[in-house]
Amino acid sequence: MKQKFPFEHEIRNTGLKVTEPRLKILSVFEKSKARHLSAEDIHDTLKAKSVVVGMATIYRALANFEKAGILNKSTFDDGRAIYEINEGPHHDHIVCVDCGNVEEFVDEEIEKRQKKIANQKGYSLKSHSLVLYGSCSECLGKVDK
Amino acid sequence: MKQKFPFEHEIRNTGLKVTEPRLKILSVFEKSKARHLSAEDIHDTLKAKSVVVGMATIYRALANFEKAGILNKSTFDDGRAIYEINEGPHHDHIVCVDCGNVEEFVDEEIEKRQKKIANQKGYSLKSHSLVLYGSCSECLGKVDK
DNA sequence: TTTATTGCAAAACCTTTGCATGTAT
DNA sequence: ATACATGCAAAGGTTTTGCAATAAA
Repeated sequence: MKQKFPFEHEIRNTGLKVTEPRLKILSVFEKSKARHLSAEDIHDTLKAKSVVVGMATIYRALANFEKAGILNKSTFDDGRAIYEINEGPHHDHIVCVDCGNVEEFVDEEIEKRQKKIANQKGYSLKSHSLVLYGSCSECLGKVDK
Repeated sequence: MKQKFPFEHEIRNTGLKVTEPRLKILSVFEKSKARHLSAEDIHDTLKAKSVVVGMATIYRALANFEKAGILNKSTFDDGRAIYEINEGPHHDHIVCVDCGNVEEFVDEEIEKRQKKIANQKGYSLKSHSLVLYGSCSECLGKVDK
């Protein structure tokens, strides 16, 4: 197969087979304006381009990519689950409860204290989830609230 | 109705009617060893005492109690949603990924930095969710891992 | 060829909702 | 009496799974 996609390496390196649906799914992350995408988002985006990939395949691919470290998954309190490409430093999210917009932030001090707390409690820390919920400046400016 | 339960006041104060199912549900929190309970946990605990309350009623009651500030809800990455009595200072959770145990912790520094981050980004912070995931000391001690 | 992947439909979950019945106020 | 709460069963939304067909290695 010709080396058309930069993601081909990454998929192959994980031991997964390089398939059309998998490449299409990753291409959505590459080309999409939004960095944080749900399974549904991916399905809809592809469908808009007349690329039909079954939801089951999308869920399976996302799970595989997460396990392989290509994607990161985050779950929000409203049940939304979003994926993003795993690149750059670790970060957490701040979500607008009005418009649903997602932004990222990094705070080393919070990271440090999390590790400290886990240690104090005798836990081997595997991961964490930190999400801030609030109204973004744009939504705060609107009268109809 | 006789003043058998301390929760009667609380329910009445919220404007909700004081009903048998609601009292039973809150009594589970009062009497249960575990502080963090799912809808299912409550259902099962009551059923074990031959108190049958429909799941729909439990879900509706928990939602009402949360809105009224009697309970707090937390959602974990694995989809579990747990409720706990809203008392004492705000706290976050650390969850054992092996046995599912839930513990609480408080860290003022993290709280402060969250507010700062939200402000910097122009958000009006409404709430946050912080969950640490790891293996607890008890599970770390087991060989079969 | 051999083994993994896909797509579909069915099932599994968890949670919510409509509606008739029952209950607190 | 009146408004609210309950229970059941049905429906929702999201994610998972079994299985035969298909494609990558």
